[in-house]
Amino acid sequence: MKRRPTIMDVAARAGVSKSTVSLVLQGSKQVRAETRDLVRQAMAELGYVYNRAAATLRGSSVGLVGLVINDLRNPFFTEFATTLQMALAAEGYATVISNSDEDPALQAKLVASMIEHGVNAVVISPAYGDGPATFDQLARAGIPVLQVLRQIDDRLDLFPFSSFDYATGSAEAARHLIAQGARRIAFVGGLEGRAITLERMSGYLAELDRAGLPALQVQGRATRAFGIEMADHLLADHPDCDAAICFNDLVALGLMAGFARAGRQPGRDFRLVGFDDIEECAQVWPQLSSVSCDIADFARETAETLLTWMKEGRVPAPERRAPVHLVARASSLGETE
Amino acid sequence: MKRRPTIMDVAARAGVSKSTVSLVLQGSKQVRAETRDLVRQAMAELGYVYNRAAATLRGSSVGLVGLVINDLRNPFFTEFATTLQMALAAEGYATVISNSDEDPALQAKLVASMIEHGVNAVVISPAYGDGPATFDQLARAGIPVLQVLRQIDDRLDLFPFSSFDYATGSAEAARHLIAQGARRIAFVGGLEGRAITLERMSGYLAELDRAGLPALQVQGRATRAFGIEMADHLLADHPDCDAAICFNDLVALGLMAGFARAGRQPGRDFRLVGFDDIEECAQVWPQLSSVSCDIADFARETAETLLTWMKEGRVPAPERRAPVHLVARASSLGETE
DNA sequence: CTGAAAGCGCTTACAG
DNA sequence: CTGAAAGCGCTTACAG
Repeated sequence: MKRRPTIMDVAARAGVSKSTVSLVLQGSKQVRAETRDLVRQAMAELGYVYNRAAATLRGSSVGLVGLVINDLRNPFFTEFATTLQMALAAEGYATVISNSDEDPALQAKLVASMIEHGVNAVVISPAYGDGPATFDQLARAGIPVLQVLRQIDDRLDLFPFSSFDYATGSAEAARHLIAQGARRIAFVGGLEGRAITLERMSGYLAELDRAGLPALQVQGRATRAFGIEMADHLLADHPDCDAAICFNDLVALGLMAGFARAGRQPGRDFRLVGFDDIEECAQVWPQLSSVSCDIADFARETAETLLTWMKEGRVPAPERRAPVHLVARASSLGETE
Repeated sequence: MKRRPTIMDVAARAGVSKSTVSLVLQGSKQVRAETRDLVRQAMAELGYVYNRAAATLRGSSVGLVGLVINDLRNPFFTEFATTLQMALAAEGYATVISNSDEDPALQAKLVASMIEHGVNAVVISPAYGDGPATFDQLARAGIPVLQVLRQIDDRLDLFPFSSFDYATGSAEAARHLIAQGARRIAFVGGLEGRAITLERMSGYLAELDRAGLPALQVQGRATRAFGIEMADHLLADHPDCDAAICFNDLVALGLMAGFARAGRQPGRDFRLVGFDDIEECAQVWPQLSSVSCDIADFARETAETLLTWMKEGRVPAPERRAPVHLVARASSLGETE
């Protein structure tokens, strides 16, 4: 664990001044190719490691983007995080991924730590219930911050928001189920009163209203476990229920498991649509219909928006909605095979 | 985006010297409580943000741990990453999570970036096929490095390895299936020739040999998609196959989906055991038996081992194997409710 | 194209 | 308990 070599050591070895070494590090073209190679070789020989802390201190950018996710275990968010990280890596930015686990206090700490580390920007899918602790810190830091997938803070000029056009998606799902002959369609999952639940439900409510059908809302956590529970609930208390749109795919997959246990099969006895279209939808049987939110694409667009903001100072529009579309599969079509 | 206040500004405002401010920052108890509060208040008023780059440069630890995961989309690894991050956060360390996506070149870049950022330690579940590019960098950096779940580099003195006792797990699974009456047991998934595949298979091979039963190996990627494919393959080419141990739960879940499509149900027509015991095993129907590798626990132990190494300089044993145990559920027990 | 010098914001002995 | 001073390893004008 001896002292790491510095640019001074490299300079001495290569027989140049430390400025020259620094210029080589910056990839400056004012340095002659031979000199550059000489310096590079000296670095290799010494096992030189660039000290970013020193560079940062002197004023250069850290090349770091912070990503804060409310639930990294959910495959939808995992896909977002990994795709975003790869897109930013392609442009030379390192991404620090972190999981707030729906805990606003932990989230505030994570953000504080990121700011101390000098991240150049933050992308956050926030936990609920924080109050302003997290966002006030971000505002003070004066760096680009993108609010994605959940809008918690109203200052959209400071924290532009982007998400999917969920309302249109659930309307499409509802029309599809009605067209398939469903008459008693439930909406299952999503915590009460939250903006995202309201959005994902709004298209459903509007379409049922238009068709003169009664709505049936069963709200709760967005997990497989909740879906499993609700299968029993629907079977026992709403035997006439013949279809469901779920808040997300995890709930729908749970519902499927619960139904299977009771001997009912989506597609044959029941029509089911999820939300997000995670990879697993096409990998279960029967395959699960879902409102596709192309999260990888969304992550790439988020990366692009952020890079433009960071590098050219162009602030994004306060709100953006990515299109969604229904992917109808066996679970809602009634053809099992 | 004006200049951030520094400890000099805080010192001026609080009417003390900058050393005093620094001592407050360190939580030193040589500063009088009143002085400390004065300084704290000045910080709050100015919106002071600690500049870690400066502190790091001067020699203090960054308080950063790098985590490199070969496939962050796999829920087994996601669980590991999030649990480790939370365990380290509890001790004041920030964790940067990154996904190498099984790409050794990307992995080498991620590690380089982490080292430049001055991480205090690295935990890595490595991608295959790197050669020494990644580990040589880590060796030069001279920081604690833990190799987990996959052993790629042989220098266990430099990169202590910890994983699960897979061999015992698959032996237990095989004995269980034999006891349940299975006579033609396949091992499905896991890429050929890889250490982890061999380990997970070894107990199975030994037990089948002991019982005088023939082995049936079907190797391939550790994904749901592969499991789905292999369901058709087993049904068509090995109709006598009455049970399977899968390389991991994803393969087993894929196999279940493939069997369901063909009208066969694990537990009734077929006995199935997965590996890892991810949360989903208890949330599908029929519930999936699995060799439980308590990954959250493993993550917490990893955090502890690493903290001891970082803080007390105690190098861990070159190899550690966490115990595993079979969780028998409906998919191998033959009781479908 | 290259060298000498200042300074980024902290921490750390060292005096007082 | 507090203050003055040096220095961490870079980058950035500025001369040459």
